[in-house]
Amino acid sequence: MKLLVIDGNSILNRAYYGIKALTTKDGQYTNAIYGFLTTLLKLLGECEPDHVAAAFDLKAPTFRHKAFSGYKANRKGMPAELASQLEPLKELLRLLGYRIVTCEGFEADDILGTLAAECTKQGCECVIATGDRDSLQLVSDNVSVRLAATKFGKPEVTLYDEDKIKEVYGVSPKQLIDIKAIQGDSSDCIPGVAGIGQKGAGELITKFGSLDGVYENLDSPEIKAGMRKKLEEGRDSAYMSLMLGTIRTDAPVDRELSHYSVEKGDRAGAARMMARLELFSLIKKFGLENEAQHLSAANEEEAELRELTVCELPALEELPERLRGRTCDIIASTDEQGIASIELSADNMIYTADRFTEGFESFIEVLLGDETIKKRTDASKPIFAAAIRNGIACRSLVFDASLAAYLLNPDSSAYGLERLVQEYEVTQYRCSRESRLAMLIPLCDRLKKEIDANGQTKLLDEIELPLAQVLADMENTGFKVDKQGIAEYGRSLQRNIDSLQAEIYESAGQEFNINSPKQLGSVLFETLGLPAKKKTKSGYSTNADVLEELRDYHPVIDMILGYRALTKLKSTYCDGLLKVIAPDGRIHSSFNQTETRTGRISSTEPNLQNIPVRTERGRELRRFFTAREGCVLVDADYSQIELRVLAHIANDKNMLEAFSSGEDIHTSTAARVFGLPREMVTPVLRSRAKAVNFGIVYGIGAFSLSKDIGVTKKEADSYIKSYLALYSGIDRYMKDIVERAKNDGYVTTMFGRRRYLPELSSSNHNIRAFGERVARNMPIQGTAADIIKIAMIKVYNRLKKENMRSRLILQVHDELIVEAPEEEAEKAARLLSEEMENAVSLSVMLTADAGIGKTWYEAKG
DNA sequence: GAGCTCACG
DNA sequence: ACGTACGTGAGCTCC
Repeated sequence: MKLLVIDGNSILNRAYYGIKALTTKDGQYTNAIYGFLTTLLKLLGECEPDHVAAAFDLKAPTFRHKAFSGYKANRKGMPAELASQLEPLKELLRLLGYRIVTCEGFEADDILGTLAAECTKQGCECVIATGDRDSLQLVSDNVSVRLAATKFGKPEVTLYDEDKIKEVYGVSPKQLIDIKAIQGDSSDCIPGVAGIGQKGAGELITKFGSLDGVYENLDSPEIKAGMRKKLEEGRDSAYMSLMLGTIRTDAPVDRELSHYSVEKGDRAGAARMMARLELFSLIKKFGLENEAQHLSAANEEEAELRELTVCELPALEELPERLRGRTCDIIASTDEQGIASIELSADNMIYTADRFTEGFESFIEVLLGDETIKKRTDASKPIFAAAIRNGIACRSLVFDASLAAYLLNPDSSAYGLERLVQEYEVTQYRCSRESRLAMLIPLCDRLKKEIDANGQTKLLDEIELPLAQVLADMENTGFKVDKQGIAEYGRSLQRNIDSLQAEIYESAGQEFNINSPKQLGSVLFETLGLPAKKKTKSGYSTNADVLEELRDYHPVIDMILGYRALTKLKSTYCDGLLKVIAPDGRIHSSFNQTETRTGRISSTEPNLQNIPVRTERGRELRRFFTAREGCVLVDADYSQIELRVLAHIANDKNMLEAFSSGEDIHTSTAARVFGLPREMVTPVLRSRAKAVNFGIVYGIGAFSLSKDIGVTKKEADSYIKSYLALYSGIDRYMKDIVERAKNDGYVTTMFGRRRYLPELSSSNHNIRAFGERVARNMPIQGTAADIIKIAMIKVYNRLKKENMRSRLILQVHDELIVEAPEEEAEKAARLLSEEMENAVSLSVMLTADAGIGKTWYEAKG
């Protein structure tokens, strides 16, 4: 038999510090639990024990209570974020079938020692898992230690047996105690002998074998006078340290080893608990998927009432009658052709059909197109998109579980059905056949309730759901590009890159991979000896800020900056875009609606929201984004939407006034902050004021502002102070919003979008400060996102209502692009800026200027 | 797969 | 004392 004894507190502690913060949506910290369990899995895999004991200290001192005096008194207490994970972890371990061992008056260490000793007595193998080297003294021929650490989120385990200890420390396990008795250990409050450290202690024990051996040989010529004096004076301390450093083997714990055999546990309970902790990947890792499937089958009675009956598809002519005026749930699979198959449920009955079913097209046309048939589903965008490809307008799609779940908590990384069912602990319907509808129906019921309770009904019904259709249409339509133009531009870049590369090798005096920050760092800072400024985790930082400061030191720096700019354009934009041009000559990006924590949409494969614009060379790329034959592009962007939103939300008199006067906001900010008449504001002053305006929106710190605009921190600080004195409404808002966020646990936009901020209750200053910046920024960025979403829906509906052939094809956060037939262009431009400006009514005007052009380059400004 | 770098608002 | 602005996505290197 083989017993694994886990030093619970120690492993938990390593896990906590080895994994970045991780919380559930309601703020329960879970990073240490996650790290502990992945470490446990690794240990189980390596050791395959049949018996397991998880030892914990009985009283974990939290950092709020000053640690008790005496032994281990100055060991750092647990931060609250860690302490709160202790009990859930123990509960989870019990559910998984492992025995928890604690002992009044003894530490986890002593439990390890006691159980290891018992194993020795009974001739069993014992593996001790800990993060703490103290336990190495317990190693013997039947006891090994697995030293566990969590590095960058990954568990690491190192085996220490007698040979390994000899190899690393040059002594036997028991002698480690003797060394420590002399050396001491400040973190454990073991004094040792004053003035003798690791080296001295090691030599003494190697020579004389033990602490007793040292003191028996005090007169030995091998001990120098100074050392002898220290040892004489420290004798009592050394022997006390020996006692303190010896792990006890007499803790009164259950020594009947068979009682630690691994039990089956409550697997469903464990799965439920992992789901509640939102540790979904662990459910898989522990092989609990099956248990997770029937999560709440516990509630048998209710389950019986919820049973789905599989039915034949009703004849087409019956369908409208059966479904009109009702709500049904649908799950569809889609492809390039449109809807491939559909599963639908109404009145607890299931119907399925696919495109090979007779009358399928008419069937979906009625189902999706009939306004009186309300539909709920798990993901609406693909259905909207496929319906459009089938030539159908999908109407009355009234609920989308993924969008609802995103609004309830935008922090999650996935909104698939299975995951949501686990997260919300929804009881699935019973069904004789495997069907996702069994999950979808109760999940929609549940999410709908929460949305209503959160006051997010309008946000879902009037913004996110209609937007899904707009995005689907934009994806289908795509953006025409000039493939040959991009290719030729790429070839020209490549020629420049090749010659720059040669010049760089020449100038640096060697060939190396310029794309490798590691190699580049070594060339710049070692071979060429340039002054290294910043460091990253893995070496020298070589980012543009750093290189910029090195420009004057060496001609190669400029070349590298140029090389970086060109290769970025070539690989990300030329090569990247060429790869994703569809057969229709257009790029169909995906617009993701459940990705960002602020409510913005994101764009992928390719990302069309970061096409270069800031430098002329990059902006050239936009000449290849064009309109189809006979069409032009109409582009409009909001002017200063975030600052206007801020002026409105904070109700700041001065900023509202500045906007209503129509002045340039950065110039007027500069004039007021620097106390100058408007004419005296220089470009430099205006750009500083602009940086302050941006900084305010981001939650600002004097340090970063000073770095950004190149003034001293003190100056930056005084800018911020005068800014906030001038815009006192903003000052008040910034203070109030953080206060409110702390009370509520979340912040909201004007339209009820939420973001939870568990960071605000962190005991870590940096994490808390981050939470505060987010609290200040999210309502601004998020409200601006809400507004442009509303504008998009209005533009889409207006174009449709006016029977125009113009199509919305792209959104870039504060910018919309429409592809319009030439004859509609003027009208589309008016319509676009009108709908954008009137999307919502604030106490400050919104302005959006439209431009028209054959290419994106020409249409924008 | 993580880290670095850099493109955008 | 310590680190340092909000929100994204993609390509590259290196382990």
